Amino acid sequence: MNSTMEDNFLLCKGCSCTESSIFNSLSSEDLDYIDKNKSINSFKKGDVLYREGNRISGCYCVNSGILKIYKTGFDGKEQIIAFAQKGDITGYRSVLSNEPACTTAEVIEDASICFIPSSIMFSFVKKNSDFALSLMQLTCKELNQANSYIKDIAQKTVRERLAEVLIMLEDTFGKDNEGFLTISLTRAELSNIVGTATESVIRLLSDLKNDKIISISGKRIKILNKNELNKISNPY
Amino acid sequence: MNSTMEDNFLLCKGCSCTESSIFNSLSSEDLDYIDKNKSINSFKKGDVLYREGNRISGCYCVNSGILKIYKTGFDGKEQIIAFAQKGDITGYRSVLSNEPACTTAEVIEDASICFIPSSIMFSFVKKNSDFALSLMQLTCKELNQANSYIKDIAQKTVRERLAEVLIMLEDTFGKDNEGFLTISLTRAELSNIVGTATESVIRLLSDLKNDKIISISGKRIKILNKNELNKISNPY
DNA sequence: CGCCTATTTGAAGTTATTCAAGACACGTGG
DNA sequence: CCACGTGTCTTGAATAACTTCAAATAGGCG
Repeated sequence: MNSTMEDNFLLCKGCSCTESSIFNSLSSEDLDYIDKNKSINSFKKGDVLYREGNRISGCYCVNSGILKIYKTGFDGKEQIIAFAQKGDITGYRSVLSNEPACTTAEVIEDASICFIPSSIMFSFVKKNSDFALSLMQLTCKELNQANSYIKDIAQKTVRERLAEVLIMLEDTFGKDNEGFLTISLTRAELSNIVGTATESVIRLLSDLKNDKIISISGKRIKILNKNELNKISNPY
Repeated sequence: MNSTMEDNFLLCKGCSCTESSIFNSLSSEDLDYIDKNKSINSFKKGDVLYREGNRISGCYCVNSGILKIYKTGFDGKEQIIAFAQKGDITGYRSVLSNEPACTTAEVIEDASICFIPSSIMFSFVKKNSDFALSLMQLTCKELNQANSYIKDIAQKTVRERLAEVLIMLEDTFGKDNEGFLTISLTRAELSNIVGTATESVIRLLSDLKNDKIISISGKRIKILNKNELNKISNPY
């Protein structure tokens, strides 16, 4: 799959690069309409699309790059709730509910992102019930994931959750040709997903390395024994 | 507000007992249509409406009584995700996504509950965009709550979460004329909300009692100093 | 090279869990 | 009415898991 300029244009036109994209339920004319009303912007690592508590006037569709979506606790510690990559949409919750953003969206890998104004989202929800249903199903899916994660964070040990997160990162973002996780996260970010202290993540990664379950090269991580990692994550 | 038979009928007709009910966006005819197609059933404490992993053919609207909604972890430990009381609707996620239930719904206070078949939900989503939007907003709200709870469970101590849960229980279910929490939960259930061991909840409740922040009479709990409880829950 | 930040390690301390045992409450049957 | 059983609640003690603080090391970048 060779990405050309044209591909990128088509991709962004409806952000319909994945089968699960909610924009798949829109007609070609609808997509054209979005295309005329959206804007495309480039963002650099560290840029913030929207911050928790701020009002936003539309939602964002990721064309390329990666975002981290997080909530901020007291003393500023962030809890990463989700990531958004190519084809994912974010900010729609605040748009639909007309409420301030409940999370912060920050770029962790340089990104190209479409902005779709609220009015368009609302008009499509109103006139296209399939689109509305897709959007609902997307929300439901995220809700299920959130609930599962509540259970895991409440019941699993840090070690178990770390194993789970590593698997999720490989499944979601893939690995490069050397087998290392594609996504590049700091230890602090990793700890902000798992919900623990940075030092704990470091120690546990080190343990996993000693057990030959992963290998570490600088900040890059390679999963050597996914099966074992799965067992750690799900110790039935 | 004196509840009469007629009130109860009207209540259940559209389950529109709360301002936030999604059924408020339906017309009188639509409500009539639901009324003809729904069924009303009584349930006893301990009854299970649906179990995690099972397919369900409609959603449930609580007329009276209380449900606990939970996920089950390995070794069978349950994590309570939410409660449903008068006016709340549950099971709609599985209906909309046409997937097996991702939680179990169990009665913890004798309940009267309407069952609304999937087909009706879908037909209203299709033909009434306001209804669809209401449903989406409800899902979004639950998603926000779930994300907040992930943050809390990851970052707060058990003591802080217990304080938070006690406040939530009073705010959600109210207190009786003596000031005790209306909802009756076992210590085990309390621990399954907070996400900790039963013994930990017992010890921390005992601490709160010694600090005169709550009082305990058997399994009944009274919040004496809500302000202080809030401070514990939010130690900025 | 030098600075800054991220990572790693150690040691001490805290928090929470686990296991075991006993107390209490409630309902049932004698 | 009491004895009994069952389940919930409580307490104690030992242990395990995790955090915190401090300090050292390694990497990246101007």
